[in-house]
Amino acid sequence: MQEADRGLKKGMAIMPGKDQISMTVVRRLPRYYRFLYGLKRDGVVRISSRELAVHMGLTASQIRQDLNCFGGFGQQGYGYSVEQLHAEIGHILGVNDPSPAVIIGIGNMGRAIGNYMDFDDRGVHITALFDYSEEVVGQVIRGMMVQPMGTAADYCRENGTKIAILCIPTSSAPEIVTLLINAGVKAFWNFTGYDVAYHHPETVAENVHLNDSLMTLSYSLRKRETDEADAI
Amino acid sequence: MQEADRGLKKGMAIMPGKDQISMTVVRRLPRYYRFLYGLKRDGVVRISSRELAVHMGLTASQIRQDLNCFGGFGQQGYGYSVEQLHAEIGHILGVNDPSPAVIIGIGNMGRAIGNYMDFDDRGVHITALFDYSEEVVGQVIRGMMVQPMGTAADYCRENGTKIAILCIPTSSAPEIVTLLINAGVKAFWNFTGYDVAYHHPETVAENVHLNDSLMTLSYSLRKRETDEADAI
DNA sequence: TAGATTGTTAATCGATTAACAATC
DNA sequence: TAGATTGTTAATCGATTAACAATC
Repeated sequence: MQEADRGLKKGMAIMPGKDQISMTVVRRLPRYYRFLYGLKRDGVVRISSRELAVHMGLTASQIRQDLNCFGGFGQQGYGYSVEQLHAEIGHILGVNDPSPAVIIGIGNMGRAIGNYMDFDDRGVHITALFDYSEEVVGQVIRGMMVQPMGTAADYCRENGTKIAILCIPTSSAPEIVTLLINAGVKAFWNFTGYDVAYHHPETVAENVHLNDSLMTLSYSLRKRETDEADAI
Repeated sequence: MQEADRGLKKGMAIMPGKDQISMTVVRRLPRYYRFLYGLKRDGVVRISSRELAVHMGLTASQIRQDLNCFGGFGQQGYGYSVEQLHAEIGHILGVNDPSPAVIIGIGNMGRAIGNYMDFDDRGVHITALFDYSEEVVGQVIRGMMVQPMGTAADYCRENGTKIAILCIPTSSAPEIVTLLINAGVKAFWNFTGYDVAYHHPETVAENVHLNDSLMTLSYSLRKRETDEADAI
């Protein structure tokens, strides 16, 4: 008697050759990529899993396991070519082939994201911005004019946009997400509290829950201080 | 022969009663908190782990395990009191007793964070803002005047500030972090690429790696599309 | 009391670490 | 060749799920 049936999950889409890479591993790739970029910039040519582990605070085993999910990038007795490994991981992450994306909501967060991020180096290319407010519509950010929210779904449909970045209040999210999905959007970078993945499991969603992250920090600090007080 | 000695980790600070709560569990608490708030607002009085599981896309077992790390908040045959559970988790997260914090760097991100977040409901209270730029110093955000970065460490020392929110470029992070730690700062909410936890393991750090998050989304979308193409 | 649901122990699953044969 | 280091298999560890006795 299973307690909750979460529907398809386990063997969905069992591919022929390469089997499913766990998200645990995928989430470490950007960090490898970042680190290898630094080594490359500093002129380091080769590195062993052991050295990399020391620098990154991981174990050499883990690094070898992670990289081997995607193929044998190393050479026995030598290690890994920094340049090649950097390029391979970049390729896996798709940084050379950016997908077009739109920002939904140009409040403080949308504006910060729009101005601050180096999107093109991350596999994403911003093509349009949308907002509800008449005051914001028409403003120019990064050379792009903010367009009325009502036109967002049509824009995505006409341009085949696959990624939407949600920087709207949580309460506005359910409606616009449905419209966007109907217009062909497949992936959401979600800054709202709305659980896109739960309500639309057919899409890809990556959440940035800043409130949750801050509360975790708050917990950890209190915990640390309590433990220190107890230890005396 | 261990491959990399990551120093203390396992049995550090073995407390008498309550044993170490895993971060996996802690990171779920804000989501429970958020969800229970919604239920409370909607007038729901009691809820079973099974109902909660269905609504949140978890298993009832997991919810009961998680909550039992902190004590028996439920009642057999009845379930959990929404109001009580919400209050208990809020208490665990320390939302009633906010810690003072400063924002280091008032660029796009610092400004967005400063304007957008409901800090006081998350256990954190912003008391000061700092920036390097002369243009930014003196600006008023949320009723607070931005102060020169050179005064940040002294401010924290004098006011006993324990939390710093890092919204500066990665390259500026190492220096200011050291200054802040020397001034008594214990916790960092880190928006930079600098690995605070690695370089200063004695502190508490919570990272928000927006670039990494975006790259993960980019990977997942490509993966999804490739799988769908292969499946045809 | 009977039904429901927790708290908790046991079983399973997945991720990390260790070990080592293959090989550069 | 000898030394180094990978790729990969086996062992361990931790987190999730299942099961069920306790109890409201």
